[in-house]
Amino acid sequence: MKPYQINELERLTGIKAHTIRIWEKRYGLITPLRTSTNRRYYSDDEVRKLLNVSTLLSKGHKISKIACLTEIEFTNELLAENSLLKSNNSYEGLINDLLKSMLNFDEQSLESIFQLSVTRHGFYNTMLHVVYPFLNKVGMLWRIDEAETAQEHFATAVIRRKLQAATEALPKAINKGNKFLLFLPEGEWHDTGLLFADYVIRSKQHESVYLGQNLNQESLLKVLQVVKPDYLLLFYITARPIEEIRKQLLLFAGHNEITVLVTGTPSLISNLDLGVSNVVCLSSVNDLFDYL
Amino acid sequence: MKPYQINELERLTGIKAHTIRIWEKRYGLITPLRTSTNRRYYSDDEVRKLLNVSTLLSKGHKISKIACLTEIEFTNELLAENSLLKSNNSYEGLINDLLKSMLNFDEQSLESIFQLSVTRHGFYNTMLHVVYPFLNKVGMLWRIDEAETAQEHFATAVIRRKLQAATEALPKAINKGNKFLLFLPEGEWHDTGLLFADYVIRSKQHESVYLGQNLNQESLLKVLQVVKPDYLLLFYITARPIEEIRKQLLLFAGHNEITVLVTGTPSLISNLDLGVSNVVCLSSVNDLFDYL
DNA sequence: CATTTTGTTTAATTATTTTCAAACAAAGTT
DNA sequence: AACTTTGTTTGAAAATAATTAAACAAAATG
Repeated sequence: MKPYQINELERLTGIKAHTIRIWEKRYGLITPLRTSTNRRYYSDDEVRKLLNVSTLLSKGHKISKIACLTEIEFTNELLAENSLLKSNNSYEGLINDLLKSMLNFDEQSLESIFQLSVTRHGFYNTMLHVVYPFLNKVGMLWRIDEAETAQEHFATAVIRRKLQAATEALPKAINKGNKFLLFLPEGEWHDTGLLFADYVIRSKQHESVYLGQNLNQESLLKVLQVVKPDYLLLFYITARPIEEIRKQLLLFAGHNEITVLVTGTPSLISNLDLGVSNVVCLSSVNDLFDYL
Repeated sequence: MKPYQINELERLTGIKAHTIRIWEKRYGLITPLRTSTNRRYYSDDEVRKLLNVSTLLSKGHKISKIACLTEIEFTNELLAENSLLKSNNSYEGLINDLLKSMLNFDEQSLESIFQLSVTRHGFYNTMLHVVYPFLNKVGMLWRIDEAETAQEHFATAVIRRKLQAATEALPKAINKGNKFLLFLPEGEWHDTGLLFADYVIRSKQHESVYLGQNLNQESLLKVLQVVKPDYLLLFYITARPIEEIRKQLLLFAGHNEITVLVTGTPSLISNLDLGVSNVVCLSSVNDLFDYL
């Protein structure tokens, strides 16, 4: 893996460069290697670690306490906060089975578990209560270095195929519902959730224009002049300044007759306080389902 | 659109920074705006322009001649080289219909044209002779500033859905063929072609492990220890030093019993001369089809 | 074979980023 | 109220990246 400079680390984690430095000095939290000319460089491991520190911070832990934890205690706190333990009844087994199949790149097994879940709980519940928690867990495993990027790619590819096939199989809308425009802003690459939203919207007989990942602002604004949707739906997952999000949402909301539905990482979207009536923060896809 | 510095422009186009400067000085080919402190910054328009210059160069045009062309002549040369005019018989009409639908974000129309083509020419021929040229044409329209990123996103999303639904509908392989590992290396984001390759491979009853876009080298190497495929299939589309590609391919090919199938931009993969027997360059998906 | 075209190399100047230490300020704790 | 924790600000030195001009060298052209 290519090494990151401190500024890239800031971009990836959303933690300011001088804060990263002072943590290093005061607590020795993350002690990066140096180039021959004394510049810090960080590996994937350190990105992971810092992301995890950031998570614990956002959950109310103090940096001084975090710094005192051993590696094992640290991981435990993290798992506790993300409540992977939250053994939500009958789904937990399926999720763990999916994990095992993923780690072995076993597509047949992955598919049959998925199929089993669909017959048992239906497609919607499978996505919401099995696949979603599964993907979260995969992300968490990556964060504690127990899973590879490739394994996540493999699993999401299968899931996406299922999702798109299911969407394709839906009866075509008879042009009665509202028109939704779905996209992820620049820098956002994980569109599996958005594909599920697309499925949900279409299943409720609404019209959907799906634009996918990493769409820049200017391009979107031009689209709005052509498409005239009733709703925008977008996610903010990746770390970035809240102010940037606020500005962008207000810009989108400025178009008459549009309602902006936004969801994503709670710390990014929960305390926006836009003071505008046509921006609605949803906390999950289930909220979207209810909203429709 | 955010402005690019000269180094980012180098990364995006594969043309060295000092070459970009000297072209500016000698021919005034691209005259970027400057910051208040005299640094060059480039917009999307200039990225496009430089990509196009690069294309003409690779087709044997001289930089001095290119510099003399008017904007219109320039576009004409470009279109001629990319032989969009190559009106390959009965497909041309369908392609243009798709374009029209895309520009209007008209999914219903896009779908019915696709369906028409499938019934007329079959799924495989539709992908190969309609969708592929269509996507090329879209890329070209973006290059000459006649299409938006969003329109391409919209069209590819529909096509990907069709592709994945078709793949999903294939009868499951009975574990008899070879095992393929499909992925795009770091920095490669356009996996529609790879999805089609996935479809082709599965349709020929081979086994496929699909890992998708932007997979880093280390991660892939770890996968190889678990998955043990007979074949690797990967694309290089985005500009990068040939030497980097060569090194990476040799690394992949170094694993015993593996055949590496590689395709992508002709200028990147045609003159690799690896001197290894287990790396095969394919010039198109049709080559893959024949190969299987 | 001389000339032109073209990209690379060199060297000096300026701008930006990283580094470190120390002071500062807001908030929570004792 | 004094102290602790925590992140930000300030300022100066070092490293990196961008700027220009001029010289260089390989390949194509005449």
